Amino acid sequence: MGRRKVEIKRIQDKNCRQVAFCKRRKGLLKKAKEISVLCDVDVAVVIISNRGRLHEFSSNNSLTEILQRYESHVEAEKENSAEIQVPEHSKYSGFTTMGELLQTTERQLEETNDDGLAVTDLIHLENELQTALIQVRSRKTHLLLESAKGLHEKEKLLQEEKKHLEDNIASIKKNREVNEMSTDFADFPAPHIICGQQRMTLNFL
Amino acid sequence: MGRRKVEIKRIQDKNCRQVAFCKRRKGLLKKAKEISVLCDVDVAVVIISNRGRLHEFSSNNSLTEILQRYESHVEAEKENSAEIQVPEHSKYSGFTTMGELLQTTERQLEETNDDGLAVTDLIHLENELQTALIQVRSRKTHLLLESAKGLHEKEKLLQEEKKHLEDNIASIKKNREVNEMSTDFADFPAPHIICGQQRMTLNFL
DNA sequence: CCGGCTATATATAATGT
DNA sequence: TACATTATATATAGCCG
Repeated sequence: MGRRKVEIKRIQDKNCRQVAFCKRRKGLLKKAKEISVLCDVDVAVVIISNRGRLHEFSSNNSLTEILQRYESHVEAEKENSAEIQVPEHSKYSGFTTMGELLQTTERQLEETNDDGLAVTDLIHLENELQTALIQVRSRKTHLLLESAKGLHEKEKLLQEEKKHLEDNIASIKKNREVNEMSTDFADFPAPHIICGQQRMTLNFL
Repeated sequence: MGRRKVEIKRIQDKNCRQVAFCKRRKGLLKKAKEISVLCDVDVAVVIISNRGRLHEFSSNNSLTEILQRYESHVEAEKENSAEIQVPEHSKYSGFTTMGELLQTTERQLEETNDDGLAVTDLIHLENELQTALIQVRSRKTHLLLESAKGLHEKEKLLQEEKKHLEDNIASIKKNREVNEMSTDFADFPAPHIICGQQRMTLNFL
């Protein structure tokens, strides 16, 4: 898909790998969005780079919900094939990363051994962390509030709809009562009125 | 990407949508596999078709593990494992967690610190601030998720209630229709037709 | 409904800035 | 370093059997 064909195996050059990751990540997330819209399906994509950074897409905005549905699927299949699941996830699962971290740390210490550059860099690092924390928190809050807002609106709509349906039932029942009491149908409720009421109800769709 | 450009919106024709789903699903899973191999990252893709069928890809064999890592990213339940995204441009963006980053920071400070404790104290303060932030965020996230969950349940309940009311209306209408037909009012402006239309309309509720 | 075909739209590897 | 461009590889929409 580029100037030349590339084999599908780990890209050796670190820089190329990172660039490819950025491009393909963008592409993958775009495709996920497209299929979710075009085909009206729920899609969740989670990407965790080897440096531990998270990227995600989910078609509705609650990835958790999709994952719960996934879990229920898995549970259902588990019942068929009674496999014993060994909990892979332990507090030691990040051991390799820790090793890398120590290596990186040592390297940085060697490089900045003589002057006070390390401290300056680390203070800068602190600032970046703070900013990142604020940004991430803000964004998540925003998303959750949006979601909650949407649900509140939905609830309100449904409440109104319910009320109209109840009114509808009440009036129908009342009309029927009147009908049954009269021997001639002279005062049969004009059907167009009922129609009107129901159209009103339909406005809430 | 085909004979003609297609807008990214729900495909109306059911058959076309299903065909597109099959093709694009295959493509999406292939791309997920490619990026995971080429760029050496963990990728999880979950697709749930609107017919409830599940399709998935995960780079390592345990999607559950990736999802757990995702959970730990999002929920940040444990203070020490709170994983926060670091800005892409940072030269320190090689660390898995904010906690690890801060640990590293502290270690580097200790090992390079010849002149006073001010910076160390400040870093410690940063740490405390961050711990507080993480705790508050975690609790807020929890509360919001709880709230959203409750609203979802409320919505479901209302939907069911609505359905009952609709059924109620339908049966009332039907009964009245039967009554009217048995009373032999041939010249009355055929109410049953109107009723029929109304039932039809109500199906869309 | 499925799988293959082909023209075309997209994605992206390499390159340029 | 990152972003824009370009040439090419891929993905896929509409068809056909």
